[in-house]
Amino acid sequence: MSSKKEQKRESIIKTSLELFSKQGFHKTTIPDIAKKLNMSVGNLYNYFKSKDILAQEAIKYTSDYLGSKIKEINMQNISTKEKIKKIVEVYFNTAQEKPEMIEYFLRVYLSNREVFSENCEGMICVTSFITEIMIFFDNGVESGELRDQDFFSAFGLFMGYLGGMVFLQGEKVLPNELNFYVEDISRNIYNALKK
Amino acid sequence: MSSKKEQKRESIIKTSLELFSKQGFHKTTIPDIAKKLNMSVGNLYNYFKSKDILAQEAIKYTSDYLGSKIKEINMQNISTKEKIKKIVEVYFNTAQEKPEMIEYFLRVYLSNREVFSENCEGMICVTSFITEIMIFFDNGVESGELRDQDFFSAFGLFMGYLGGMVFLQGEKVLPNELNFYVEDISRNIYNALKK
Amino acid sequence: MSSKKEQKRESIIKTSLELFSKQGFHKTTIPDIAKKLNMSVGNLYNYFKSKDILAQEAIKYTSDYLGSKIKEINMQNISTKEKIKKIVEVYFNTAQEKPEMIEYFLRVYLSNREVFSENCEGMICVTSFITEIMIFFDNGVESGELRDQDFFSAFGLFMGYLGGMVFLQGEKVLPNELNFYVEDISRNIYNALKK
Amino acid sequence: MSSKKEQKRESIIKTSLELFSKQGFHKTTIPDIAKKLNMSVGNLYNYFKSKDILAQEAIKYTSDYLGSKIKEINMQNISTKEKIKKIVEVYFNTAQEKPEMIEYFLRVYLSNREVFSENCEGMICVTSFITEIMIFFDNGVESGELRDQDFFSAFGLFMGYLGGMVFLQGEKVLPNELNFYVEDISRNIYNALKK
DNA sequence: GATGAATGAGCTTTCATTCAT
DNA sequence: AATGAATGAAAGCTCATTCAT
Repeated sequence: MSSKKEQKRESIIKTSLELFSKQGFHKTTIPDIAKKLNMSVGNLYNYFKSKDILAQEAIKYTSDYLGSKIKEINMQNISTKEKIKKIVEVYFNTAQEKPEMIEYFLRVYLSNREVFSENCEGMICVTSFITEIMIFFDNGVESGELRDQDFFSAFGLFMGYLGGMVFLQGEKVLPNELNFYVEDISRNIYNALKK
Repeated sequence: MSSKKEQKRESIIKTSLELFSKQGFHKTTIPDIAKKLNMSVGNLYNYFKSKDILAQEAIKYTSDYLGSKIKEINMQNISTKEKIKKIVEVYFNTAQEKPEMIEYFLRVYLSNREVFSENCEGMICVTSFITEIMIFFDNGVESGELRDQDFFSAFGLFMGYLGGMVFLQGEKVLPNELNFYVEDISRNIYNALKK
Repeated sequence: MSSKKEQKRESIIKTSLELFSKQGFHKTTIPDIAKKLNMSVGNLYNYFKSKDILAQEAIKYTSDYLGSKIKEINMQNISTKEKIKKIVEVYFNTAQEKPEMIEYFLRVYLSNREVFSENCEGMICVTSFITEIMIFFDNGVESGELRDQDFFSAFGLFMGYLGGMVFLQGEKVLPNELNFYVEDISRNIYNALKK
Repeated sequence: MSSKKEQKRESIIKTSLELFSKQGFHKTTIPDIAKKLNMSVGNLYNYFKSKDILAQEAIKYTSDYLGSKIKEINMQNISTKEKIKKIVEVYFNTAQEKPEMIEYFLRVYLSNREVFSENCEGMICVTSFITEIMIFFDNGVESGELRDQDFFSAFGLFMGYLGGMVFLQGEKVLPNELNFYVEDISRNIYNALKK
């Protein structure tokens, strides 16, 4: 039911996401994006009125995607330990299959503060993702599986850890594929957070 | 013993580090750096022949600084558990007192791949830091305190976690000062890595 | 009697007049005008085939409006001295109540020569206004109240003076409202032109 | 004694003045100006950091020039009536010999408010000129030759009138050269302002 | 008549780097 | 070693106008 305009909007976001991730925000030009879309520069500006806003929409898109994946896991009737493993898997699978998404988080969103300072203050453009992690954690505490500690201590561990691994892989210093580490990492996280 | 030239070189690196961290690599211009140093642009180019090379020297400088701090800890005769806490403290103290260093790692080095692809492939510009973490980990395993797992699983945890916390602080979403979390975080890391 | 098309044409002219005056010719875009009219850009081009032509129609409209006001005064059976005062009043009232008209004269017509060079050479787009001033002046000479001097010497005085005052007001340097000066100005003009 | 840089600055102002007057502010591009000066665009920006600022410097330059001309007249030991005639002559001569100056006043400064709103609020960029007119007027009142009326009523008359005449000439509607009108105009002004 | 997505040329501005002095 | 004026390519963004529907 999405209009043609809506579809085009999304295709612009996807392409930007890809190019920003691959080449960096500042090295990617609007003409680059327009060219890849077979579209004129001027017309692109009919959809997004600045490069910054385009980047902001892209992070929302990424957050929504990852958030929905974790939501699925949150809704399953399995132990917290198992959920941890599934979240790690989802994260690493995304890193492998849609690398632009995780890369966007790590290399564009986290590192170009100026770009996101206008409309994404305090992580609001990433709420959909954080909320699900929060739910996961609250559920674990409620069911008695996780220690009731400060949320940010737990969040930093979880996301810093996974982000760090993907970064190491990007630098090609990991001797094995990401999936190789799922077991170890899940256990480490569980040990860190368990009661 | 360091010649005048050597001293000037270092002051250029320090200033670049500061400006790149604060304003981002692409938003910092060579004239910016020269101006802050009361130095002409042309002369700056006598010391470093491109902006990229300057950025590369800055990451080495940062790595050396953090590496030496951890080396001090590694040489102390204390338990691995205590070492973890000290490393967390050093990291957070640096983030508070010399924010430009940690920020440089997180926001410049990690996200401007193009800039570091030439002379810093793999993570060679950051070896001095990684080596010390490696030593810390090996010692812990040797002394029987840590589980003998893949180094990168451990490294990703440690550094991703700490980086993530500093990032959260930078976004001003942390309700407390970084030091508030030292206890929790050290415990989480220890629990994750212990035998 | 005016067809629907005729009415729309006029509403387009009025809106353009307003926007060009307020924002300047070059800062006003065709989409701006269309938007204010709840009308599509494409359709606007069905009525006027270029932005320049729109500006030309707007100056004719303004000239006709002011011309008709002065015609009313010319037709009254009063002394030239009184007529001068009435003209000053009309001019200043228009500047206060329909500022877009006087502003259009001063800031759009007088200063974007390129725009009006095609179809408004000389001052033909402004004839209806000039003609009335000419009539006023001729009548005054005929009745013996005014000195018989070169028309342009008189016209420049009259219109330059009034335009200058409105400009000063626009710059907010006038300590009083325009109406405050009517007495002084009318006297000055009369003294300058009288026999 | 002016440095080479100072000389270049002035030559940029002069060329901009000329082009802005001839083609209008918006139709004149920075590359146009640079080209005429045999200079690169980038280098021009080393002298003036925006197009607007360039325009502001140009109006100051113009004001200073005309102000100094009127100052010379103010200092002469002649009647106010004679001064009026000399001011009219200076104005018309400038319009003929350095048309870019008067045109700049009329077509650029008076009509592009946005451009001058930042650093030239309330006519401050034009002070040197206004001040001299003020002195002329005060002297005339003091010596008993002029009626003591509101300064702006007098200023608007004087400058509006002269500007209006130059505008008419620019439109090529004047049947005679500007100088032809000096006698008439001076008399009109004197009659308007005299005691 | 009416729509508005699309075009593309052109604008202002920036900046790494060079080079004559 | 030191200066900083100069270059020029390229960036982000705008907008009058067209045209398929």
